[in-house]
Amino acid sequence: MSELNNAESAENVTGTETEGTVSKNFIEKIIEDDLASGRVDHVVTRFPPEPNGYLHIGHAKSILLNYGLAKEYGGRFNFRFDDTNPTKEKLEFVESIKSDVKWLGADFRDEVFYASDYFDRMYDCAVDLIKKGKAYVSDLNADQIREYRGTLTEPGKKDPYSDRSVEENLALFEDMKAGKFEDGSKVLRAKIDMASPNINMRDPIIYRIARMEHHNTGDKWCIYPMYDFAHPIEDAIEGITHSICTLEFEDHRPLYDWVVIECGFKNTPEESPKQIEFAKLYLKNVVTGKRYIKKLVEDGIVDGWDDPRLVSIAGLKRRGFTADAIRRFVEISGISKSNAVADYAALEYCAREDMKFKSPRLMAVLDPVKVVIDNYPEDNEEELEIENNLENESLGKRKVKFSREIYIEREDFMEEPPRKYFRMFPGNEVRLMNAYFVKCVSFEKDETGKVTLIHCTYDPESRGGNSPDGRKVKGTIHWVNARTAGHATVRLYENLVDEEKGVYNEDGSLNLNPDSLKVIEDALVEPALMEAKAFDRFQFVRNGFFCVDYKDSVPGKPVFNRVVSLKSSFKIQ
RNA sequence: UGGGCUAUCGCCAAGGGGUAAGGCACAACACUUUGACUGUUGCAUUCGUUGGUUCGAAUCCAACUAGCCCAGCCA
Repeated sequence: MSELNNAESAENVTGTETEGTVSKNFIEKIIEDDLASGRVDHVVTRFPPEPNGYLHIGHAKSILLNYGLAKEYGGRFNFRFDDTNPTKEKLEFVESIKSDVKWLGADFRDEVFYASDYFDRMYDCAVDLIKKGKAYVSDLNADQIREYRGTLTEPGKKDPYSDRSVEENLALFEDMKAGKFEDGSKVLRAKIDMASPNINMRDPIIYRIARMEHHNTGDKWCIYPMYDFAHPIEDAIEGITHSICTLEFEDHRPLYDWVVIECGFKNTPEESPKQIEFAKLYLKNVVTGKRYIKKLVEDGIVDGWDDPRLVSIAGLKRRGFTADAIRRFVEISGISKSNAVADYAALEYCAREDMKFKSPRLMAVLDPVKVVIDNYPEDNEEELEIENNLENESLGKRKVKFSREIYIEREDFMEEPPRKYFRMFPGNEVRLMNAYFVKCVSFEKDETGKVTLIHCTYDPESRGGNSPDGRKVKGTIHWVNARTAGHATVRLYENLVDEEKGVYNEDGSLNLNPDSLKVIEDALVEPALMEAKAFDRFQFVRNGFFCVDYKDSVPGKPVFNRVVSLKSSFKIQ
């Protein structure tokens, strides 16, 4: 089967990269203006995740945006862990994030930056701030800090410790670093403006005490910088020109600029790394909340963080989505500042587009019912040569055995067909794909009324699927040879949550769809499929695109995950 | 109620004074050895609302309305 999938590397089979003319997004315009005005002469972007969880489709947007921009403008893309809070971070996450970013195709030259590598520089910056009288050590506790901060509508109050002398602050901060104070007993605050209408500017905390083993720096530090202080420094150190983040950081931009300038990296905001905010990518009726997914995993409702129903990068990958499909999806979703909720259908569209030419099209019967071709010689067996993908010759051909007994899809037969049903029913002639015309002559049912066997006759003249007398047949159905078919597990997915009623119940719990996973233990597949390897992708004709599960497949019993079904305009009248 | 941001088709999203791009979804027809793909066609007299400026406004001005974000020693 590896041969079948080889052609996956035959890129651009159609020779037309149909990217279309996509208009520039607002960030591209900012960058081009900056380049044109000479504010910058090169571009450096970054993706700075905190290693506190797994990446999901929303992160893919940020990764691909930042990487794409760097690539588009011949610049540089830095992959950096924003690991300034060891209480939430784990090595496990840095590993999974690394592999996800790599898989998505954002090339970071195997060079990983860590905010924690800059802790010494950050400490020095804080000391400088103290020396300039722009930072002070406060003994207020968390509750008091909140109280003094004021509210959205009332200004904050002056911190009683804000007038300590530079010398005292210097000594105190050094003692904080030396571990002389308990966690939470003191903080370092930037002295800005307790009355600012922007709460972020009301003497923000820039260092806190937290005795925690850090995955990178171990127990070297017991004080850690806060995001608002650390991030601009990280960007400035790396020479980031455009610091792209999400909308909720808009209010932090003045503080970002303040830190860059007060710490002496630049003289004006114009010269500083420019923080630009864009809207996150949300998918309709999809669960991304960490605590919800954690509970689903704990409750055994999903099979870990890479369950194929999840939109974690690992889940999408396991389901069978390609990085190209995800890239395309992010691309067509666009970049803007308005909160957007994309349709899952758009992701599905991208998956189909990506696989339709690249994947071999084979036959698999998910819900089999046996068919006997009465007039086909009992012991005869013949070999049909079938094109693997009619729209991509480079995928080659395969040989498929045909004999007297076959299986077809149960839903492709009806005893009493409704109008416009042109599959198999008594007296109707249909085409067995790539094989013969067959006509149903009779069928058998068990006591429950379930069809157990269908009798057909075939037209020996119609080998390959065409009749020499030019007679047409309206229906073409897929089949599998009873003698040679392999047994496989097939998993069909639906949305994890109920699409009609929305994601959450009134009590805040998830409104789960009980049918989100359907496991077919005994699907019958063409023998070629039995040799499929992990992550091989196929179109099962008329059933959709499937990908070999890398975890649960075993030799002799592959597991196929349905990535996406085929579109269908067929409705029973 | 202070500050910040956003509002163009069911969903994304261009357009920034000259008379509404594109994609997804949807619908119809054609083609079809996948009810798929492909092709053709149809899908906003209207741009959150109301006024104003102008020969002309989605674009400029004013007022309003709605939604999102901010009061972690999280990021």
